[in-house]
Amino acid sequence: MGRAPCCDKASVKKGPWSPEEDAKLKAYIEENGTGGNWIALPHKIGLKRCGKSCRLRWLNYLRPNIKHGDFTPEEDNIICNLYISIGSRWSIIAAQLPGRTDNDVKNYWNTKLKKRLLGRRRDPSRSQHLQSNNQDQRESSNENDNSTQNLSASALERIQLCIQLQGLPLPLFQPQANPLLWANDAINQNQGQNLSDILPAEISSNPPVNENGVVSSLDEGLLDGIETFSSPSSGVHSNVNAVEAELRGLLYGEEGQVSEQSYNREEDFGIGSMDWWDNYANKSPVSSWGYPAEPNPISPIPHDYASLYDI
DNA sequence: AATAAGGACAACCGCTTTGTC
DNA sequence: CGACAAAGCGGTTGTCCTTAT
Repeated sequence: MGRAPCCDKASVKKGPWSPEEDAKLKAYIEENGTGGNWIALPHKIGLKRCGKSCRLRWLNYLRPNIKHGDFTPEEDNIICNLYISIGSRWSIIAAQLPGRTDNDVKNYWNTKLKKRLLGRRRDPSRSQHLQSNNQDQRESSNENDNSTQNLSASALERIQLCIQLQGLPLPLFQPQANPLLWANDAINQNQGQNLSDILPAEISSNPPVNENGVVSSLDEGLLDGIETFSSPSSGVHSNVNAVEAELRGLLYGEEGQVSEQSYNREEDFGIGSMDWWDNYANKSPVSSWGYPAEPNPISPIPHDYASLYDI
């Protein structure tokens, strides 16, 4: 027994939309709205299309204020930062880019950005040097090797990206650098397991576990931990700006222009920088989780982060 | 000029989530 | 509270266009 089809596949047209079909759909929705029922809509206007297909065509192409064409460097940066942080949540990423659709962002990532980032290779000697300067973090990363076996493909891709970005061990994905996101991933993929088995000691010392020691959801203890690890004095914070610089280098061919010193420096790269990270670090994630009512339109901060992570 | 290969984008598919009764 | 329908979402596929040979 499979799932019932949403429409009669035999009687609906598939493939590219004609200008006439576009015009029909656009005219109807502009005048009447969707009526809250996409399935019924094609019948109302005499389109031999599946309701889902109509919805997609409207959302991705016909809807007003849709931006087509080249992505700006700022948009590139937002997409990369968010992808590394939250993975392939395209709708969330697209929500931070006015006029862009999730499909657009997804296609752009898969066809261009990912290749630009992963297709470039770093100087191995430099990576080695950087890693030797971060012995402790590398060891910490090795301790997490087993846990990566359970990660999703997109998570693994993120790890690969982080490795690609610099020799530092997973700066953005590492729990110290982004414990909330790490913990959320780990919890999602290990429901019912003991926290100490899936999270590093730093995080599990502030465990989001219930009285039985079972992972439930992020709680205040973990958030306190996040606040601690996110603070500029933790030393991890300064590396984030270095990652940002590296990202820019990979994206726009400035590879090698980032000095090694910058890995331990606080820098401001202006628009598209990790300002959003400062928001996490300088505001308490617990007490200041709410974001401004009118956020910066290019801010990469998901406005509904709190609901996203069920905290 | 012909054609194969690769890239870019649109559209589809099916699973998950959400809303309604 | 459970069942069902609709919408949302992300992965995948199909098609068209461009570039290389």
